[in-house]
Amino acid sequence: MSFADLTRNAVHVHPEGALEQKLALGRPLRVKLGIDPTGPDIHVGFAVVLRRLAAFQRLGHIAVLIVGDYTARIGDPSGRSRERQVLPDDVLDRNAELFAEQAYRILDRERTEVRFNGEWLGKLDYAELVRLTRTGTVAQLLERDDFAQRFRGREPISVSELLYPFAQGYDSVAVQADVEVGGTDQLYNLLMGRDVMANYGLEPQAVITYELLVGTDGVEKMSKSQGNYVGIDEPPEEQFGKVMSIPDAALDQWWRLCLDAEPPRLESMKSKLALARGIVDLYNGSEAAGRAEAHFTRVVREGQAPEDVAEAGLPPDDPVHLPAVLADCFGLSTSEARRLIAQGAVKVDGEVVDELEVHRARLVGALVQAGKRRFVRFTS
RNA sequence: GCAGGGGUUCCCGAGUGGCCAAAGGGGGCGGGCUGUAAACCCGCUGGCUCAGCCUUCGGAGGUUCGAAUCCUCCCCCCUGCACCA
Repeated sequence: MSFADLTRNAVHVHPEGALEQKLALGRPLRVKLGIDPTGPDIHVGFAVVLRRLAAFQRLGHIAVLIVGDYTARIGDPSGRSRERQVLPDDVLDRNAELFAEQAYRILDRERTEVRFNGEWLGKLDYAELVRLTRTGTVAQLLERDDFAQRFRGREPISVSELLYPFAQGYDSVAVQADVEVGGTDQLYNLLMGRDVMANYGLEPQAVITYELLVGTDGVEKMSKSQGNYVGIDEPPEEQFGKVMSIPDAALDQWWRLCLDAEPPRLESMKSKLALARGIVDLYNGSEAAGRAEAHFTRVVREGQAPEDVAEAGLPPDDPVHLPAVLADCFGLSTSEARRLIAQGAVKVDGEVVDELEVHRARLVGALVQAGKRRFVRFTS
């Protein structure tokens, strides 16, 4: 563990030499990371930063995880082309809980402090808000690219969004952060934190941003709202498959950011398999990684049914109306099920079915497949 | 307050009386190909036991043989201007 481990995959370390200075203080540093509990899942992209935070912990420092239960009610405008939808309170609270739990898969519980920013933002009165917002000017706020674009494009920017960076900066004051880390998209907010701290007479935090991981689509940054993520808490088979679905062009970055490793000099297919194995291993262990790969080989590459197929019963009718049954088993609408049949995606014991009514005798005990990844065995 | 522009199917976005379950793109799904759920090509993409029927174009009414498209009222959003300070 070393300095290099703290700044691996970092894009900005600001200001120059600040991190070294903080480390030289010789006491455990308070390293802050904020999250908006907009969804319960931590994905491997967010884990890039979390794992750096864990590196700080290994050197004896304290991770201060700020759950933005209050700021989530504002909505972080970072990288946004429009206003965020605000979630109801109970959903946010629940997400926050699940989120913290998942974070401990990466962080050391003993060296982690979890704080909800409602603790102090909820008490912020108007006078205090005025003082806080005197930290910056409207021109400064509109300087940031996402706002500038929306402003130019005559898109709405709500005042509450404008307030967001101040609220985040106030978090740093409240927890006395020495360092704040985040994705590169957080640079503006993190730097504002420095100004806010100065405004409150505190030594400004050092700021580190880490490279953002692209999502499984290989284009957009990985995010919950895009649905292009691999969750650290997902089933191994799911994780493995999702990693295999990333475009080859994203391979190098995934190796570097997800596994802190140099991409191996292998053909892309082998490299991707190794990556998938590595990621599943990291979060679920080597045994699960082996299972997930076997599952992938069997189901995807060889087109066979998985080892353990879910079982289901049939309705008493004979013949059986297949669309309704498939819809029921796989959570589809009957129209979708019909389309799958029409497209030749439905097989009974390996044979394509093209009729909607099928005799019970043919289905009982049979393995039914709808598309490549949906299987069911009918027991009766 | 005034003026203008909007609210369309998962998303973006066309459509201004019938040919509209609604162009196009995205996403998703399916098929082909492939030692990848990569890439590429093709197809499908509201619901319903489905050659038919039902529901959908902010909401409620109305005109019409027929409305996403016309009228009335209402709700919501955006931009600009004004008012107040």
